[in-house]
Amino acid sequence: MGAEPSAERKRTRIQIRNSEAILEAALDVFSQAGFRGATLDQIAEAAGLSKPNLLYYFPSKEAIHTTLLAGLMDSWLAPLAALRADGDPVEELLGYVRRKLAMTRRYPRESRLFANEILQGAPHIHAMIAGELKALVDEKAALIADWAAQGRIAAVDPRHLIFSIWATTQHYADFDAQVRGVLGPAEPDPLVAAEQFLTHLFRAALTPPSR
Amino acid sequence: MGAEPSAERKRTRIQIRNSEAILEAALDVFSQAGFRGATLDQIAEAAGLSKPNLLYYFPSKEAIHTTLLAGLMDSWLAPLAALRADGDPVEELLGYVRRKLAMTRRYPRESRLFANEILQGAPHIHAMIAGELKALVDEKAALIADWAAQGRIAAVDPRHLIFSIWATTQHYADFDAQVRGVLGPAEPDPLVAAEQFLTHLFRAALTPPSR
DNA sequence: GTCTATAGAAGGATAGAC
DNA sequence: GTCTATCCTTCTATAGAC
Repeated sequence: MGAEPSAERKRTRIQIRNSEAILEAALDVFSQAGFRGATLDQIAEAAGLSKPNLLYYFPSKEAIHTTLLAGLMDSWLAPLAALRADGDPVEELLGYVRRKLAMTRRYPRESRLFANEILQGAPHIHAMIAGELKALVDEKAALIADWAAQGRIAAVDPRHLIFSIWATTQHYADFDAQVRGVLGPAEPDPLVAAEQFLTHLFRAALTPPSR
Repeated sequence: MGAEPSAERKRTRIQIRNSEAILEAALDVFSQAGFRGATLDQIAEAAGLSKPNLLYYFPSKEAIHTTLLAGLMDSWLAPLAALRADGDPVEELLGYVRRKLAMTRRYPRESRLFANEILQGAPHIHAMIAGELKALVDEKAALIADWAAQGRIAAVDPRHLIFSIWATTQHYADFDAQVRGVLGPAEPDPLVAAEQFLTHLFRAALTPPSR
């Protein structure tokens, strides 16, 4: 806790460029092999640097991993954070489903990085889950509960609704190998059919019975 | 490929006992740390054997892993295999959801073992996914498509329905760390509320519009 | 069948020249 | 800032006594 405002110090262009190349390469490798399965050799090769040079930019393998996770956190929470109280509740929640699915499509490596981490018991992000993430879920769950109490959506458990949205959307990134294997090589883009199905699934479950 | 009918040879009681202790310990360790993250030391300690003794029963770390996966395959597919053509289609599918959720409750380690494997690209079970699993899904998807064509369930994509059932039920085992962190320490058993929510979710999505 | 000891390889991290 | 060389630990697997 020195005088520096953060871990980000003044850096030259080349330092910024190399740091970003390392994080990009590390995302590739960590998301595919997990933390223990990834090696500095693989990351160094993917980044086009030597192994010692990697450790000139980051003090350790763990530091690279931690930097990655922390840097991705905000954008990972953005789709849920964007859930608004105004507008039609059912459409608002379906919009969340679509935003989350768009994340899966665009950032499958990030999804697998988090999946690996949580699957191993979330050793590096325990605090964030029980803190930042829980707070966000609590806030949005209260909003959803309000909607349900007003009869504007069906009576559902808000937290398990959120879990099911996470599970169904991230499935297409995290279990991609299984999805592709089961659908076969002919299938072009599973996410198109997935969006249609999930829209039906959650619209049917959320539409209140009275209308 | 010798004259032996399979890898299972004649074995004494103590051999059977030790083999099972190793597989039980390996399930613990592999499911928590993944293949690369697990070490023979951990497995040996959990099994109450020495490391060389482990390798007396199995030729390699990989052999333990492969034996585990292969041995669990049938029981893992059982809930879907039990989907029957007779009875009410909606209730039949809800029964599948409940059976799958019961697997999650009873066999969370098995769920995480498979999740780890698929997350890393399913290197050891590629063939099984594109073969046995795909065949089973194709068969049951055809049954579900028939139900939909007859208007006995809503018109849904059968394969993505199956994916969503896998995703939502296994989520409570694979992402247990996140579920517990978000719900907080007070929550006793997330799976009770989960079963209620998922029953509503899939009943609403599957019930045909006309009745 | 089970152990101690150890070989051999891989991986994270550091030293020090340039 | 980047490299070569290397240290040291960890890990899989084997050798060989009992």
